[in-house]
Amino acid sequence: MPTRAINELLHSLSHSYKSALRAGIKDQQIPLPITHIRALKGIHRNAKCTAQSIAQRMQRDKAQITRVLNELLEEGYISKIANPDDRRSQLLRLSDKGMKIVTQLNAIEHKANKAMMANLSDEDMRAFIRIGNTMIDNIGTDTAQ
Amino acid sequence: MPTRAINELLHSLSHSYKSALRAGIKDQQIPLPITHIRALKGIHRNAKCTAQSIAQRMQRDKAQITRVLNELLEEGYISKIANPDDRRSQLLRLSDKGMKIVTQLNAIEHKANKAMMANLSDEDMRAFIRIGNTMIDNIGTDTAQ
DNA sequence: TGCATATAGTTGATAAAATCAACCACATTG
DNA sequence: CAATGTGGTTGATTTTATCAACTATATGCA
Repeated sequence: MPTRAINELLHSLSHSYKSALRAGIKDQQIPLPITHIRALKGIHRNAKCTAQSIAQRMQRDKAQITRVLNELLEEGYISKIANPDDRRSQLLRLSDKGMKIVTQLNAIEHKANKAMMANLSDEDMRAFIRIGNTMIDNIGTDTAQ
Repeated sequence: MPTRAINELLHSLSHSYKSALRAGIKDQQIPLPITHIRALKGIHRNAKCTAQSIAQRMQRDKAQITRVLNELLEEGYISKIANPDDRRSQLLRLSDKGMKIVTQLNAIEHKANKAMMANLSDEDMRAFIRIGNTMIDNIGTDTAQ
């Protein structure tokens, strides 16, 4: 069982994938750094998304997230609305402009995913996802932020 | 076929793995940042390793690599020796101190790998590696270390 | 109720990592 | 030899992330 290969694999895999996305993002002319993009995606996914939940999901310092969100806000990609359930926090929403980016991103991802999955069966893909998730759980000991 | 999950999976996976390594590195008291460590590993792997080749392999700016190497040099982890084939460049070598770190790193990786693979069958592992490698080939854009 | 403690978010200071442009020394080509 | 390319270094700067301190609100409990 090639235990040595696993780390190489993970590193190459995530690196290659990121490169592919970056390339797509570049030639789609999306003028945002990766962290911002991930934040947009996070906001899109979660209807009830707050700065805190983004920070957790991205496992980044919340101060950093505040700054990222403020930049997104200034440039009109998102808006903050009062959270009816908790007056300390605000819910994050995509603007049309933000939504447009997310749509583009989905297309880029979809394309990268498809490329990556070329000549792999559904069965293989499912296996890969299952095994990968198991691995994540195994390491599990998350140092939440 | 859950094409949506794949990107998240890759991201989480590499993030978790990195966290685990970082944790190992921390409690082994290895006093070096990740980039330096990756450079050491690169030097170890390549007998004929130069600053340039490290920069390419790690896809980082060569100025940054120069700085990393100089720090490693100052602290005695590596040495630079004249390159007989090209007097502009120098070959990089691990010192005993550097070699010791690499040995420790291998142990940490090995441990992280084992943790990650707990309760996965050999068959699953092999499948994962096979599928992952296929994916890398599919994207193909480059090789990372 | 009111106090203690926790949580969401922000800000300022700072560190760490990366990039760019300019440069030197040597290499390669013709 | 000149012209141009490449490996490496340096200084200035930008980007990204972290920590600590703080405000405002929330929550749990005596």
